[in-house]
Amino acid sequence: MSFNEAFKAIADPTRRQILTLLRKGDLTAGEIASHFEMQKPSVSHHLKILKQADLVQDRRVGQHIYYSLNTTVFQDLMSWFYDFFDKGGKGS
Amino acid sequence: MSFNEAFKAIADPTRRQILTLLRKGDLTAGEIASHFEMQKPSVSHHLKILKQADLVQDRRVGQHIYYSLNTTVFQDLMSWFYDFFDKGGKGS
DNA sequence: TCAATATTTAGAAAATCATCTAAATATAAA
DNA sequence: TTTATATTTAGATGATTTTCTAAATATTGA
Repeated sequence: MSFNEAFKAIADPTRRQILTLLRKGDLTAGEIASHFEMQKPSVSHHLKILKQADLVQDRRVGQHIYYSLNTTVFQDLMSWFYDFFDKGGKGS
Repeated sequence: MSFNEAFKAIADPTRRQILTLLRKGDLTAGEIASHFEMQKPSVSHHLKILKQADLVQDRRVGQHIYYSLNTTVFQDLMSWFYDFFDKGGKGS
């Protein structure tokens, strides 16, 4: 169930860019929003979708909310791709 | 441009299932459609999106049109994921 | 407590998407 | 050439998605 959510989450270019930004280190919602033309509530919406897909985690530090990557789901998605090069298939 | 198209293409569960079916070997549009509840034109639509994303190829053999995987784009998508584990790498 | 800052939630509008039925196209077989 | 089969295209409809503005919530510091 979260597998499909994750695939949908990474289908959006803005959300992929957010994930890419977070590779360099954790960022607050405001710092993330500052990289985009769109309004903050729109970015907040994208962050919510990434969070629901378990691709990011958030933690509050005072007024700020920091976002960080959660790479465990990336592993799951990657193994789906792997199977296309493993000719023997899942069951062999 | 095709990179984003490919990510959008795999975001749909029906299309991922089509790709999974094609791992075992090439199939005609009709054979693919027979695996789903939805009508043939709907499956044809999904095949078109997979084709536009370069994830599959098609060739006509008489009345039938055979679909097959094109794994080169899978490689591109996979390397996007790889970069999340390679801290020094490049993003999108 | 009050004002400022950071962020999210609510609700709406426009765009995109998945699916359907009906019709069109392409090939094969009679 | 006519009929049957395989598949796609066209157009419509309902659902989902992206984005916006306005309002709400949470926290800090005066």
